[in-house]
Amino acid sequence: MRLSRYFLPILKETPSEASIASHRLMLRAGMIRQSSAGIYSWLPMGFKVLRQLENIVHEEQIRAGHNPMLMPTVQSADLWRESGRYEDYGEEMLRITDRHGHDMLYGPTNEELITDIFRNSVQSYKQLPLTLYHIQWKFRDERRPRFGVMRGREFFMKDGYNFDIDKPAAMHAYNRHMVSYLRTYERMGLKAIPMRADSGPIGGDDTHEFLVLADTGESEVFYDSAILDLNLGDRAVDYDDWDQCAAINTEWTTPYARTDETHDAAKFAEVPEERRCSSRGIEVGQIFYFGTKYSDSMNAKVVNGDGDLVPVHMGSHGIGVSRLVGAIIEASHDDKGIIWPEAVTPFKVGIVNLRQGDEAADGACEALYKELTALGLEPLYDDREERAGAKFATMDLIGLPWRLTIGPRGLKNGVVELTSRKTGVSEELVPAEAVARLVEIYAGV
RNA sequence: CGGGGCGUGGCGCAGUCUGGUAGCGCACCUGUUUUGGGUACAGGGGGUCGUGAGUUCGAAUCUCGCCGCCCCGACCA
Repeated sequence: MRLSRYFLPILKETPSEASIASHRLMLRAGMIRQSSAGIYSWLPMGFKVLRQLENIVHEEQIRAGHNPMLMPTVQSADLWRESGRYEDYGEEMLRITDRHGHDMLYGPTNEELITDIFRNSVQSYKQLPLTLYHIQWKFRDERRPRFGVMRGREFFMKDGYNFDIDKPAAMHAYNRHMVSYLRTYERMGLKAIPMRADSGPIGGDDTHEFLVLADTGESEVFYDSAILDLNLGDRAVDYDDWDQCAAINTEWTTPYARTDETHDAAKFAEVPEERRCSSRGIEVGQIFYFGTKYSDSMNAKVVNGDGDLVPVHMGSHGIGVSRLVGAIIEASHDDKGIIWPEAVTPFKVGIVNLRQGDEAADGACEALYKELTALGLEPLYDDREERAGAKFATMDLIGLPWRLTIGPRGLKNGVVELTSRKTGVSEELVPAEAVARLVEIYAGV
């Protein structure tokens, strides 16, 4: 993409409404614009990141054997009356009346809808296990939206639901989600720690939240630093292997890690003192097992092997995709701007032409732009008639992990400069070497 | 929802107390200049001052209502 043709309305000054880093930087980098309180438009670069996160979530869900689908944003109140949550959910639910006077709502979650779909189409244990999910916009009418996309009213979220014949099978679904979520966050370049949590309004027994450590997190968290060393890496996972999934679940849930809601000071004291950590965390996902709560109230039953009609065991699982954009920035930025992890960056490399209009510089930039594009390395070429300083400041702000700097001075010696946004370290390379380095860097992403 | 604050060109703000018909910086346009970390100079375009009513010869400014947004708290993915 050529910056001269890209809609990237960057702001030199900080808009007064933004108080935390991710919100400030998303506005300044031209990723989002506020539409009303807690509701945002996603401009091209923000949208690109959002889509990439969505893709990673899809890939990992499908890898775990789950079924993608899409449910509507607007739901009928009738289903919610059936589960009893129409009254329970309270003011956070945006209620709408259609022209016929029917009570509708903008969905904050989809347990009722999915259970209705399930019960109408599944009658036998032979159709289980089943996990359905979708990635869709949700709405919760927060009393006080804040922190940009981290706590908006409208948000983009993956939510999934598993249906199993009994508790052991449902617990395997739980473990499977634990593993697939760990993988998902790892791929995004994030360290997300599963922590024992409260079940909140969704209800249920077993639940873990996934938290990204960041100073601006909304929750206080306590953990054994040993958990930071755990890594899924590229180990082979068989999602149908109950024992393996259970073992990984145990591996990650054994070290102490809890939010302030479930914190147990006595248990925490058993952790060796030098490994006892507390900080702030941003919740980016949660998994639940809630048994037959919805299948009982909504009559979602199947026939088991003995011919008995039994309620299915369910769980639900969520990843806050739009919130993740903010969380990643909170976890990865400096005073100049964003620092994107390679896996989620909107463009893989920025090309800075230091002397627009100079024949040698223009030619070298064009050639590299075309070559990188052909290799799928998605460059963003700053071809504006701007001074070097302005181009550097823009690149630093939008946070592309690598920058190719090209100007007459270097070209005289046949070199261009490749700079890491994260470390600031530059190396001078001939263009072909620079391309080879980028290919190598992105090969593993 | 309790407490506090703010709405003035795209953005950041001054002007409001003490009414006289709108200003600064950035951004934008034109020209010259400059060119490896947000160049400099000159010229230029753009605002019914959130909204409605009232007071007044005259309202960004005073009064009342309404709307919107932000911050702290309680709450929440």
